[in-house]
Amino acid sequence: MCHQIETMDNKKQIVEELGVLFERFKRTPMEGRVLAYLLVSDPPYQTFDNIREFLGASKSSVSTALNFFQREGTVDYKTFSGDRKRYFMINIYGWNKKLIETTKGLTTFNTLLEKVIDFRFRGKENSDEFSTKLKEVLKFQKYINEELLKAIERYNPD
Amino acid sequence: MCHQIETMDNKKQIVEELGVLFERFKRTPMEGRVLAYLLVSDPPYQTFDNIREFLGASKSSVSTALNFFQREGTVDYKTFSGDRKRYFMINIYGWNKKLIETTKGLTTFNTLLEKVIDFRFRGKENSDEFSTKLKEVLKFQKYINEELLKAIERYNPD
DNA sequence: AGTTTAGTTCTTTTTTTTCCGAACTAAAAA
DNA sequence: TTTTTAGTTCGGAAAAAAAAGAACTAAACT
Repeated sequence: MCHQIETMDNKKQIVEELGVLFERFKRTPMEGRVLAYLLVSDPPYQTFDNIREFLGASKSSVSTALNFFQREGTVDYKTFSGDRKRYFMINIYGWNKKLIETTKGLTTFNTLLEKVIDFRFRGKENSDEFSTKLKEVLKFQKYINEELLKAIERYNPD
Repeated sequence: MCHQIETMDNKKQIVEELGVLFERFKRTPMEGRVLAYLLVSDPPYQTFDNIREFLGASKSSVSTALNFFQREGTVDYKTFSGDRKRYFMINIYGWNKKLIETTKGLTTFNTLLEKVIDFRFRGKENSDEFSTKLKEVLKFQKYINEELLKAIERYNPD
């Protein structure tokens, strides 16, 4: 029982810690904690109420967070016959897909830079020093993007 | 004069647009706008007051944003003798450095995942299905990270 | 030395985000 | 059919983040 409590505290601690780390990825603290809990919980599928209780959060917050992840495709649930509860769990497949997308998503930045360069060339026709340098940055970013795509392809040829 | 105004409006529009895009990279709207302005302004170096006026913002906001970028190494200023104003401009070298760092910084995520996996293995010794899958995700991420480092090296061998 | 200018820093106000509670819905159980 | 359970939705309070304002500093100019 003492062991049980200690384990619980460990878990709370790591959930809190991971939660904070997840916030870096544009998520709310609550969402971070939910995901963290599903990552460390044993078994990896947990009921709505387990999650709520473990985190000491309100139903609405948990619901909102879970819906966010479900729409995003990173969390799923399964059911067991004769039990009306849903068992929420991380969808590894969806998660990995999301990661790959994010990795590829340097593209956002390239688009942005292209816009800037385009703009700088409208009006005057002779390229200034600064614009030239921006072009070099863009070239590098495009190269990295290319290599990344190739690397992903190489690992996971389908 | 009409042309002048139109150009100005175009610039305001693209600055606003770029500003929003920059927010995705964990910056405040104000910071986004300052950077955007320095990217499209001609010449690419501008005084504090130009920036303030163009953006219609307060001195403190502009100052805070500029200081943020300067500490980060992405914005610099130069001076001209006989003129006490500073001319702020994007430091392309620092900017590119920052980009490379960010690109390399998938590491944060790997660290996080490693922590999770470690935690799941403390306590029970037989690996469950979920933990095994997490390990695969980690392996993939590490591979990507490796390839990225190699690609950067290849492009920029120094 | 005294003034002006360029930018900073600290406090306050405004805006946005996050979270909770309470009322609600839909499906299952009784 | 009524009740219970599992989760959702909506409105508002609390907390956090962003921007503004105003008093301040340091260097440059007189």
